[in-house]
Amino acid sequence: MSTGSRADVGRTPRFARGKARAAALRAAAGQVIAERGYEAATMTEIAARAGASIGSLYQYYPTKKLIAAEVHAEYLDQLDQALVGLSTEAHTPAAMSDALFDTLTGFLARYPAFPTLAARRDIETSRKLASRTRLEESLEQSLASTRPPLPPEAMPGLAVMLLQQMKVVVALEASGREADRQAIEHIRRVLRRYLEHLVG
Amino acid sequence: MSTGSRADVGRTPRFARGKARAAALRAAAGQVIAERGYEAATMTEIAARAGASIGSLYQYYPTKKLIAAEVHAEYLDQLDQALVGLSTEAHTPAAMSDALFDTLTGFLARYPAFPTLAARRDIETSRKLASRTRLEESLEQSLASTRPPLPPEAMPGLAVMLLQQMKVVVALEASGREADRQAIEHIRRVLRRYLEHLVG
Amino acid sequence: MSTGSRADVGRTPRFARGKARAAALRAAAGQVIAERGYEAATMTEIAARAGASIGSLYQYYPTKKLIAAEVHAEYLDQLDQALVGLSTEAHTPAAMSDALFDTLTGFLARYPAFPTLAARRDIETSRKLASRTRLEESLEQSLASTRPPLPPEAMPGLAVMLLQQMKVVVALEASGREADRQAIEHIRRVLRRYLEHLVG
Amino acid sequence: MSTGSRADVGRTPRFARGKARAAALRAAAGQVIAERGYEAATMTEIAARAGASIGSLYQYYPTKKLIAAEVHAEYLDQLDQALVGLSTEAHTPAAMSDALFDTLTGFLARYPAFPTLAARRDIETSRKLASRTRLEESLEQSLASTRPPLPPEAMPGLAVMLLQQMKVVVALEASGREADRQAIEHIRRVLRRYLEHLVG
DNA sequence: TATGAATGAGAGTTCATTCAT
DNA sequence: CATGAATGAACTCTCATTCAT
Repeated sequence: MSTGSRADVGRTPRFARGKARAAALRAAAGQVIAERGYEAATMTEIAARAGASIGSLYQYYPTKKLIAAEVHAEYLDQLDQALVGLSTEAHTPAAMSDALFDTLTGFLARYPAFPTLAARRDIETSRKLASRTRLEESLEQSLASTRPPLPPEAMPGLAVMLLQQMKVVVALEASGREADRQAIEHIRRVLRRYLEHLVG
Repeated sequence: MSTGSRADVGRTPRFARGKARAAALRAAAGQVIAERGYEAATMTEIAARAGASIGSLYQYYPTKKLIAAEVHAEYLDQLDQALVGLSTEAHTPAAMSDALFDTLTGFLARYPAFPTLAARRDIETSRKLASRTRLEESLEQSLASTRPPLPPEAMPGLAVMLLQQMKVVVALEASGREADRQAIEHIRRVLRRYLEHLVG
Repeated sequence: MSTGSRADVGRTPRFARGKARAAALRAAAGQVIAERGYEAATMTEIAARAGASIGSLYQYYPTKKLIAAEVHAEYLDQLDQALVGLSTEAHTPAAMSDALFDTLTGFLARYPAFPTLAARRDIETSRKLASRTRLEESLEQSLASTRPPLPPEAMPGLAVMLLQQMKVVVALEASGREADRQAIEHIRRVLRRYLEHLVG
Repeated sequence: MSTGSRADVGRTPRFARGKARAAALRAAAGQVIAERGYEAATMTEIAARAGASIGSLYQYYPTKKLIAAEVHAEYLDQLDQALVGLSTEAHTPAAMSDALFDTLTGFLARYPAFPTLAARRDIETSRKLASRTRLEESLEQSLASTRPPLPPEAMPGLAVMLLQQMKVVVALEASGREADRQAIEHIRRVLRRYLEHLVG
C-alpha cells in the first residue's frame, strides 16, 4: 500500500523471515489441534509453541478459524503433491489401491490434525475450497490412470470412499489395540479386492 | 459387580421420578451434543432442554464429562440390544453384511451424537468400558452365526472394521453430496463382497 | 421457562435481591462511565465497583452496550419523572425557564454519565427509544403549560434546544473556571429572556 | 518562549518534506478521530490514511495523546485566524452575533473532530494551552469591537458561552431531524437578541 | 432435593508502542 | 529517517461448577 519503489531491496530477508514465522505458526497450530482438538486448542498455546507472542500470531492469522483453514489448505496441497506422482506410472488397480493406501496412510500419520480439521464444516475459505477441489481432481486422476482402467462412472464416489477409509485407518492406528491392527489389514484387503472387482 | 463402581456414576436415582429425570437429561445431552459438538454443548442448554435447572443437572451428573460418558454408555447398550437379535436367525455372510449395515445405519441415524462421543478419548468410565466390551462381543457373535461360517480368527478385526465403516457412512449421509451418496453404495458393496470372499 | 407453579413462594427475596443487584450494577456503570467515558469504562471495573463478580454482571447485562442502554433509559425515565411535576403548577414563561433550568441542571449534576451516553449513536434499544419519546413529550408538555402560553409551533425545536443548553451548563460546571461560571449565568438569562420574548 | 517547551511536542521537523508529512499525519488523525471517535481511532489507521508507516507516525508523534493534542492545537489556531478578521470591521452586536455564528459554524463543519477533541480533559499540552488562550483572547477582542460596545465585564463569560453554543449547533446539524433544525434557528435568534439586549 | 444466582479462570482478540533492519 | 514485524497488557465475553436458599 505505502510501499515505495525502493522498498524491495531490503525486503527479501524480512519477507523470508515472515514466511518462516508464518510456517512455524501453522506447524504449531497443526500440532496443538492434533493433540487437543480444535476447540481445546488455544491461540495462546499455538503462539507459545511457535516461539512467538500472541500478538505476532494474530498479525499473521487474525482469527482462529483462519489459521485453521490455512493449515487445512496446506495439508490438502501436500496431499495433492503426493498424489500427482501416482498417476505418472502405470499401475494395476490392485497396485494403485496399495499405492493409495500407503500414500494416504503416510500422509495422515504425518499430519494428524487433518481429520480434525476435515470434520469441521464451519471453517471455509476460498483458498481451502480451491485446494480441496484440486485434490479431488488429483485423486480421480490417479484412479483413472490404472491399466486396465476402472469404470469412469464409479470415480467420484470411489475417491470419496477411499479418503474416508484412510481416516478410519489412521484413527485405528492411533489406538494400538490388536483388533484395530487387524481391522486395518482387513480394510487394505477389502479395498484391493474391490478395485480389482470393478474392472472385471 | 452388578452395581458397578459408584464413584463415577453420579448419584443413583432411587425413585421413578428421579430415573425419568435422569433419562430426560441424558436425552437432552444427546441432542445438544449432536447439534453443537461436545465442546460447544453447554450444561445450561442441556438442562434447559430437559426442562430442568442446572442445579438439578449437576445433582444427577456432577460433571460434563460424566454425563457424556453416561450418554455414550447408554448408546452402546442400545446398539448391543439391536445386535443380539441378528444372531438368532441364520444368515448367509452376504445377508449378514446387509443386516448389519441396516442395523448400524439405523442406529446411527437415531443417535447422531454417537460418533461425536466415540471420537473423544478423554471421556472414559468403567460403566462405559463394560458396555463397549459387551457390544463388541455381540457384534462378534453376530458375525460368528453365519452359515457358512466366517473364519473365527478374522472376527475381532472384522467387528471393529464394520463399526468404523458405519461411522463413515453416517458422516457421508449427512452431507448430501452426490459423490458421497455414491460412496455409500460403494461401501455397502465392498463389505458384502468381502464377507462373501472370506468364507470362500 | 422451567419454573414450576411452586417457584413463586421462595422467589420474592431472591427476586428482590436480583433487582437490587441489577440496580447496583447500573449505578456502578453510571459512575464508571461518568468518570472514564464509555470506551474506557471496563466491565471489570463496573462489576468490582458494584461488589459483584464479572460473571454476575454478565448474567444481568450480557453486553456492555446493553447495560449502557439500560442506564441511559433509566436516566431518561428519571428525568421524565422530574418534569411531570413542572406542568401541574401554573408558571409564567420566565418562571418555567428557571424551573426547567434548575430541574435539568440538578438532574445532570446527579447523573453525570448522561451526556456521555446521550452522545453515542451506536447504543440503541427499544426500551431506550420509548423512554426518550416519553421524555420529549413531557418536556413539550411542560413548555405548553405556561400562562401566557408559548406559541405551539415553536415547541419541538424549543425542547431540543433547552436540553442541549443543559448539557452545556453541566459541562461548564465541571470545570470550575470563573469564565465558565459566568457563562452559565449568561445562558440562564438568555433562556429566560428568549421564552419571555416568544410570547410577546 | 517562542519555541515553547520542547518536551511535549515530539521531534520538530526541520525540512519541508518532514513538515509536509507531519501535516498529512495530523490531517489523517483529524479524519479518523472525526469518523470513529478518539478511542476507536487507531494509530495504524491514521498512519495508513496518511500514506505513512506506523513507525513513521511514531517518529513525528510519539504518543496517541500527543498527536491528538497537536491536531487540537492546530484547530484552535485555525479558528483564531478566522476570528481576527472579524474585529477589524465595525459591527453592531447583532451583526457580530451573526458573523460569529457563521464563522464558528463553518469552522466546525470543516474540522468535525474539534468537538471530540475539545471534550477530552486528559489531553493537554503547553502548546495547546497557549493556542486556547490566544483563541479566547481573539474571541473577546471580536466581542469588544462592536459599535455600540458590549459591557466589558460580560466578555469572558460571553466568549465561553458562544463557543459552547456553536458546539451544540454542530451536534444538532449532524442529526438532520426537523426539531433539531428548528433548534438551531432558535439558538441563532437567542444569541442575537441577547447581545442586543446587553448593550441596552 | 430443586433452584438459579454467583463465581472466576480462561479464551479470543485488539492496539499502543518498540526496535531491529 | 523509514519501515513494519513483534510485543504483551488489557478488554469483552463464556461457561463449568458451586452453594445459599
